[in-house]
Amino acid sequence: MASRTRKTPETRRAEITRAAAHLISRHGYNGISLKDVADLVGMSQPGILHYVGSKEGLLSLLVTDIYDVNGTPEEFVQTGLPGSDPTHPRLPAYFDYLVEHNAGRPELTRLYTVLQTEAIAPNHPLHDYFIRRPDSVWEHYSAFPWKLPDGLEWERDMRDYVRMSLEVMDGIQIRLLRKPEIDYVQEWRRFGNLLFPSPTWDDCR
Amino acid sequence: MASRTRKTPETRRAEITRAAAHLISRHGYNGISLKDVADLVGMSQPGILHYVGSKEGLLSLLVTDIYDVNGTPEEFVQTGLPGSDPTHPRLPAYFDYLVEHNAGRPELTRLYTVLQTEAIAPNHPLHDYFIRRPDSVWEHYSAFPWKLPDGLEWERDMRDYVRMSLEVMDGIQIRLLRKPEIDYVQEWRRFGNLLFPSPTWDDCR
DNA sequence: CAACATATCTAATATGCATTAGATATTTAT
DNA sequence: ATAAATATCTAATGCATATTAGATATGTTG
Repeated sequence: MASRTRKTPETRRAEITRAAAHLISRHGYNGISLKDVADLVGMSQPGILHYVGSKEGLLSLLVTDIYDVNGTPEEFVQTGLPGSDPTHPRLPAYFDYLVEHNAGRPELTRLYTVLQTEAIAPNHPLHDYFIRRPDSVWEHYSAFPWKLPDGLEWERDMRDYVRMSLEVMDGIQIRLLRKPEIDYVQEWRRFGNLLFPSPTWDDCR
Repeated sequence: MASRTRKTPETRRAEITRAAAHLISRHGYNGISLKDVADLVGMSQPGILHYVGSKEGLLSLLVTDIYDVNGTPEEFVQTGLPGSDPTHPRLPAYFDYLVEHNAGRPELTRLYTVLQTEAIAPNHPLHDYFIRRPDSVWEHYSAFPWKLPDGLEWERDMRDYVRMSLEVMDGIQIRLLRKPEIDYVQEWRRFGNLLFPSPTWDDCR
């Protein structure tokens, strides 16, 4: 019989989210069972439920993780990186930051990509969350005083840029699912150069 | 008791693939049961199995469907469309054709996008199929005498263009999952113009 | 060291599901 | 109209799973 090891709720929760992220980012929410998570953590199925309440509760844990961790503009304007001046932050610089951020968290990025697709099912626990996402992201971004090239205005002109940039990231991330060894940052830069070309954007990148 | 209606195998198979495509393109393979398909078709679970043999057999049916239908370069060079001259086909014109083709089959396109993501799970029935896909697509394309701008060569220069184009399509298709009403063709054109810009590509689009 | 709180387990329950076996109805050909 | 072929069904099987109930062990605090 396995020796019963008891750990603090914090470490256990961390172990569980870690294991769940690993499994779900590969198999999707529908592709795993609580038993799979339990086995990977090294405890029993009800042991997991003690922490997450239900299978859906497991997802909630992950989402808050994703949400907290995802490189936000708030985070960016505090980095002091080029283009991160809080009074005139620059969108291309932020996107570079975002991509580097996600490239450094491949597991969470995988998870996000997998869940985003799985969640188009109307009965998926995260359906509403992901449906709202593009709009809420736009609103979120809109709160920042981005510096734009002369003649371009946020509300009028930047919806396309933002939407296309996020589409590109999604596309690259799909490719990343199959070939994790490809260089996300480098691939993104190719598109960044197309989307924000010289000389228009030279001062705003 | 339901009146037993008997139809020809052809129509039944068509009904089944149609129902399965509808359901799987929304819920994924792991998200549906044979019962769901059976209910939608209006027959019993074993009735479905009579035709598909097993749940995996259902997928095989769909894949051949996807495969046959997907707008290939072969198809394109027979259309007589601008840029489709079989001795000098043009890549941007083909991509436009491909996107229009897929835009006209939204259900199969959804299906493809959903399955592609779900199939990163190593134990997914379509795992190998989708892992091989990028390479086999490249080889497939390589068999055609594409007309390229001066100075560009297929093997040396076009891998990036092809890969990036397909990444963009994947990205747009993810967005399409959530907002089916957006215009795939129009969104693709924005990227096409960036990827194949004037004046370099003027004669080869 | 005693007692409490709780993390973890084993066992049980109920449900959903893919698949199989065998019966029945419907079509088609003679 | 009868018979063969087969499409379709009902019923049964067995497995995986989420969840619950109740027992037990472990850490912590006084």
